[in-house]
Amino acid sequence: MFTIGKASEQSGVNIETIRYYEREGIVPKPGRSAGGRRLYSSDEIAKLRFVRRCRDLGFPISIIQTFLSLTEQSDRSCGEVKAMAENHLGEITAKIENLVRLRDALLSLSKNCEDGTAACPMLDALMKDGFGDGLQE
Amino acid sequence: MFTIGKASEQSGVNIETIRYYEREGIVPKPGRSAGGRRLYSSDEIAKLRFVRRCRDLGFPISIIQTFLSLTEQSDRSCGEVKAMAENHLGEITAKIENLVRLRDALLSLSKNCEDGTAACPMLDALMKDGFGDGLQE
DNA sequence: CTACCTCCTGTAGCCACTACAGGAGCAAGC
DNA sequence: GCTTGCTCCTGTAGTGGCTACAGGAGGTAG
Repeated sequence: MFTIGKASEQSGVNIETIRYYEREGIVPKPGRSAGGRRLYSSDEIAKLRFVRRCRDLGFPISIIQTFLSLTEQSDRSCGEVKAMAENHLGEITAKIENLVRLRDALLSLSKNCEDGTAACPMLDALMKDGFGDGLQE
Repeated sequence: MFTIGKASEQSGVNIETIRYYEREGIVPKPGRSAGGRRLYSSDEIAKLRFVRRCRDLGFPISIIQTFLSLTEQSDRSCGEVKAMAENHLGEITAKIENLVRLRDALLSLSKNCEDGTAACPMLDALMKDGFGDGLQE
């Protein structure tokens, strides 16, 4: 059994975040030592690592909770997982496309902006009518 | 002069968000009508639109505030603006790269995941040791 | 004069943490 | 046994950038 510091090291989840996950019921409450300290088994640490990996993949906590409950079942409802993963993939792709458009807009704005110019063409363009509407979302 | 609803329409900033910007001191407090309603000039609406455009470009509010104060000055410190824009560009590019790596990781995970399979290989991979560490940030 | 719309203030919620404050457990060295 | 210093505990508040009420008042069209 490991204290929260070791569990944090092994799972890659911040100590404060582990306690947060426990408070929110995202992971089950671990046992305690005589002195009141949390004690984690290897299985519980594996669960924390699982949560971190899903989080690193950009899944929201609500989805991760569903994943966790699916891993508890013997039949792991692969179809459901695949559907959620593909939905998430779509969101990531959309985000990338948005960011690329955003980067291009910003590039074309700042291109005309030379050091030392008194009136900044970028700020001017943002102040004037007719530029850059319809970029968001 | 326009009420907050018209200002919202013309600037593309949500009414609640306009009041929020005012509370936070991001835009100056507008005048009021006899009945206590906010009244916006075209200039104030232009400022709101400027904030929205910067926000659409993904700039954080703190940077937008700097931009706003720079637009107040006659010499618009173009070098400063360019530096902040380029810094922001770097952040956007990093975000895109991260998302692309994330998308690829998710793709390779879900590829093996066929509908109807009992034990989901994606969940398995996330549970096991040795996968997907070092993806985040 | 009534119905309805827009506006007002103030507060709380969202997500996923992060950062304290103020105290207690615990191991190693003297 | 005592000190030092690390890790841990609880509880609360803050982050960013809004968004969503609740409960009431101003203003307008018919």
